[in-house]
Amino acid sequence: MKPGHIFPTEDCRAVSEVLSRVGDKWTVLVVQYLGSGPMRFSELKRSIGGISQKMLTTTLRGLERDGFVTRTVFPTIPPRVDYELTQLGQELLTPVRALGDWARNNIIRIREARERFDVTSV
Amino acid sequence: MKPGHIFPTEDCRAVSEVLSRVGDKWTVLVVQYLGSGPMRFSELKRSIGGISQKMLTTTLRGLERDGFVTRTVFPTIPPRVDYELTQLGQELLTPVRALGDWARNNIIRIREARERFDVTSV
DNA sequence: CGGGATCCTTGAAGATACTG
DNA sequence: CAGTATCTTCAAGGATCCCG
Repeated sequence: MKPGHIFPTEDCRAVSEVLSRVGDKWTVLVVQYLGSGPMRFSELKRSIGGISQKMLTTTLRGLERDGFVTRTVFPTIPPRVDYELTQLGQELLTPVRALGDWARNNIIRIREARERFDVTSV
Repeated sequence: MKPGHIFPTEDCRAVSEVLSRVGDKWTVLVVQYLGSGPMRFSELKRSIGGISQKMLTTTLRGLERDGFVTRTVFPTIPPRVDYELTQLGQELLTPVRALGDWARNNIIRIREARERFDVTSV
């Protein structure tokens, strides 16, 4: 891969597509929670905390569409729906966790840089 | 790290902070381009293509604030400004590239899943 | 050339209410 | 319980003009 010509437009779109899913507000959180096993809707909602049911639904639909999670409906009363990572979803977890680890390890440096910047530019 | 209790709220915020920067529309692209060496404003703009100067400015300011790039002004006429990755920026490149590689390697599986989903749910 | 300032459009996200 | 439907808000992003 020669410098100055990273990835033209084909791979570029691919990265953008994945990134626009991964980069949204809740996806990573949901994937991380599902990383430890299947969970039902309300369980996810309670675990995540600040999320509205609409956003959780939307996020899960997106993940399902992209093949990252499966949705299993139990036709009981009251209804019950389980969400579980697919193989693809599990594999996604690897680079996502790498980024998450990096974030945790470097957040202090970022915050310091931010403080410096904000002070200087006043 | 015990399952069901991934990362409470402290690390969670850290990840969110980094992710909200990494996850925005242009940041990753800019970082990737700067990965092959310093570039000036107009050079970045031309390379990236679809970006407006406002968004490039905004993105670069954000990256500068977080300590990922440095901004060097040459007081010439016409003015010239170079942007370059800092050490922190270079380190960020590692997990970002991992995610980018994963995206390129799996985009087909995602697109297939998407087609299946869209067909089925009609 | 490298922006700053402004206006405008859109879509993401939240709140609320209702349903099988 | 697990959604769907609707309305509203708000900020990201784009277009345009101007300036040192």
